[in-house]
Amino acid sequence: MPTISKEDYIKAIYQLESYPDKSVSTTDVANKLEVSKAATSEMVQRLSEQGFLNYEKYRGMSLTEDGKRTALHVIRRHRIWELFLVDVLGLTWSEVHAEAEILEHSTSDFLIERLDKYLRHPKFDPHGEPIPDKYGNLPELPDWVSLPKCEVGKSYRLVKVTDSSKELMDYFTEIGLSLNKVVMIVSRLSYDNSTIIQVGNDSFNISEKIASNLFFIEDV
Amino acid sequence: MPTISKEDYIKAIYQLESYPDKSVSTTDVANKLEVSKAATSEMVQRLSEQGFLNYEKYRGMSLTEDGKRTALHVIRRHRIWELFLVDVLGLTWSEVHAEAEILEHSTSDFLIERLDKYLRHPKFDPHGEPIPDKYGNLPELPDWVSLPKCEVGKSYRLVKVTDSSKELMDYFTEIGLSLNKVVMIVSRLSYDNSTIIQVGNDSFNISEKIASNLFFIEDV
DNA sequence: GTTTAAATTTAAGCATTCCTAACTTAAGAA
DNA sequence: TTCTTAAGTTAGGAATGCTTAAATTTAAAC
Ligand SMILES: [Mn+2]
Ligand SMILES: [Mn+2]
Ligand SMILES: [Mn+2]
Ligand SMILES: [Mn+2]
Repeated sequence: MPTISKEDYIKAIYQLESYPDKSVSTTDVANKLEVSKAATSEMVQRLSEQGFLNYEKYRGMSLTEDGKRTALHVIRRHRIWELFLVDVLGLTWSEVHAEAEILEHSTSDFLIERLDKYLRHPKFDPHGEPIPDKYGNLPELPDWVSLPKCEVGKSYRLVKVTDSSKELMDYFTEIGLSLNKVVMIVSRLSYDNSTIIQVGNDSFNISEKIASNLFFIEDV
Repeated sequence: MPTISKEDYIKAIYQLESYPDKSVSTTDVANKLEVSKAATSEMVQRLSEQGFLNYEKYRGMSLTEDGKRTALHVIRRHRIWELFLVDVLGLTWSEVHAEAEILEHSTSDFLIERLDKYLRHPKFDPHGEPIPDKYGNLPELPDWVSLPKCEVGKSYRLVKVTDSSKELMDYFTEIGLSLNKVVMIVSRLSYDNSTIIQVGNDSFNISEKIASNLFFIEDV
């Protein structure tokens, strides 16, 4: 059984691997977890010895099957807890990530299956992220597009939000964004590639950096 | 903030202190937590330096006010989780202790107050143990008697069960014992101080050791 | 093709938590 | 009161997980 730290490293590497055409570097992991590169380098070597990673010194890393399985196991617990906290306890979507970040390491398989059953085997968490099933299979995913790539003039439905910043989540709530909300792409400023969207009767200019945390599908 | 280990030591010492006329020894703590006496001795010295315990070498220990507050804080989280798991998720009273033993260290004050509110500020956990409120105050306790001290011929109502052994909890369930169940004390064998109780239509001989885990109040 | 800078690893050190083995103290028995 | 032993502490060592500083390697610039 991996420790809490190891689970967090493995999960971080899994998430970094999801970016296409880029192998995962020590620096990437160190930045994501906010630890030193030295600590990361050591941990990566340990995880590699223990069979969670393929790793060649100075060359970057990739998860083994075992590593992927472990990552999906942690992610499953994280997302089930988030959904549970929102749907049952009534926490907001901006409050749950920090709690889940801890609970994901403190939940037995037995308990997580009970939570899963209670929630009727949900497929997505409160931010629209897919929940792996107990075998590690992800549900089929809609073909989402990040906001900076949405076309001006079209309407889109919000299906996923990156949840790592509470501040950002609160901002999204404030401007009326929630999952499945339909918005209109009013325009895009070539000056800074920001996007102006209309939510209900109000319009907002969303910077490219912020916009990259919002994922939509075209509204039919 | 104490670490998980420290919280477990402090909680163990609190619970050992509840036995009257006995000061808490290194051995007591080591046995309870199933670690070596050496590890306990070291930890006790650290906790003493940090103000959680009064401690004189070779002389035993007692919690400071700070230590008691910390212990009650952990116990609150433990018992609220146990009740939540039973009342909301439908786990049995024998399944929850092990889960709570971990969750008690992974729950923010924010979350525990939400759970508490959801449960309508409960006063007792599924084993009849009192839940400290957020200020550390325990509810008023009934004057319970352990089974070996119950008088033959009288009827008693079960109000508290020691929950540390799953095996024992399952046995209690099997013979029909649950909280608030009324039982009749049929007899006591002087040979081994075991007690014969009647639960519904069945009678059972309960050894003194097992009986000391059951607490009753006289049924009026 | 060198040179240089960035990325990465190694080294040295610290804190925590545990272990076994050796030693010390306290307390009861003789 | 001395002896014996149980209880408790210290010593030495290991694993984890983190830090900063010093090497080392790679890759990009010239
Ligand atoms: Mn999350
Ligand atoms: Mn985490
Ligand atoms: Mn318990
Ligand atoms: Mn615990």
